[in-house]
Amino acid sequence: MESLAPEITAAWTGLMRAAASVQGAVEAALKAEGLPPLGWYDVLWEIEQAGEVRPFELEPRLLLPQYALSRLVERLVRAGLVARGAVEGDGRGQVLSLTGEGRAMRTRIWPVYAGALRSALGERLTLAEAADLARLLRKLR
Amino acid sequence: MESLAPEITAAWTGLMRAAASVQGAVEAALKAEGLPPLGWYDVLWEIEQAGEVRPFELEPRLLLPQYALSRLVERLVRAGLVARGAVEGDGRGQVLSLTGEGRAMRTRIWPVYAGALRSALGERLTLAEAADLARLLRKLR
DNA sequence: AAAGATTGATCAGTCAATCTTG
DNA sequence: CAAGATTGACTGATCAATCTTT
Repeated sequence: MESLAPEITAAWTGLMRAAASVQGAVEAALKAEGLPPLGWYDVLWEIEQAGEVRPFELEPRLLLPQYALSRLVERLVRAGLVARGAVEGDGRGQVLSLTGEGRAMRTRIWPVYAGALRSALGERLTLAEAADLARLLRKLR
Repeated sequence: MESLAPEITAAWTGLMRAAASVQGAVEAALKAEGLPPLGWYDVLWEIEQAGEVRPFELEPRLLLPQYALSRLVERLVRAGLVARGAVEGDGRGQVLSLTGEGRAMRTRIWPVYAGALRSALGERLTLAEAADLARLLRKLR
């Protein structure tokens, strides 16, 4: 049985548990306020930043495969938060933009999201520790 | 718009991306060898450690709700890796144990699992960094 | 054929309701 | 009623196949 340094296994289990715990806390906070899940926020945010975006540009930023983004956008459109438009000069594609409701929802979600991150991270780490953690995590991508 | 220290948001995005990246690498390695997903390994390992276990004892260790464990165990039983037995003195419960196939599968999975962790973590962090990372992550549970 | 995107089928996760025994 | 566990119904994720346009 090939073995692994205990520091490595501790980092591995720590990573899995911390990610589940923090993400769970954020999702729970959103749900408690009757807000949509985290994934929705990410998409709304990216579209708002860009103004108008093509779905394939979002894929690498959100780390989602094409079909997952397609279905996620479908839900956002059905919920009236995102609008799909035609693209001039390329009949295959489409362009995404936020509706007024979409902007309003993004704005409603943010304080809840930020509050949850503050409890889950901000209150448990000093800023120096958070920066250190971010530095170490960046090595794992 | 309440704001969040950039160190905190960097730690948050780092945590989500690192977890997805490392877990994705491990799952991909298992799939490439035709092996079952990570969740199966965790259950097999816990049962092997214990010899015999009651499902409700596994829940807190695996951080799974009752129904999720129930369905996961169902798949493992159907795959012939786990056996369910009756519990004497308590007709409600059951006791789980590994079959020979279950032990063999756990043994087959481990080197692939360990190898993936070595590439994803061991080759990217010194032991001191891994220990430091684990220490910081433990504060987030 | 390749790029952008969607869809059908299937499988896994989730919630509430249920069942059985204590 | 509480504890241990399962189930039905629904939602979400996944893979391969498909469709349309370039």
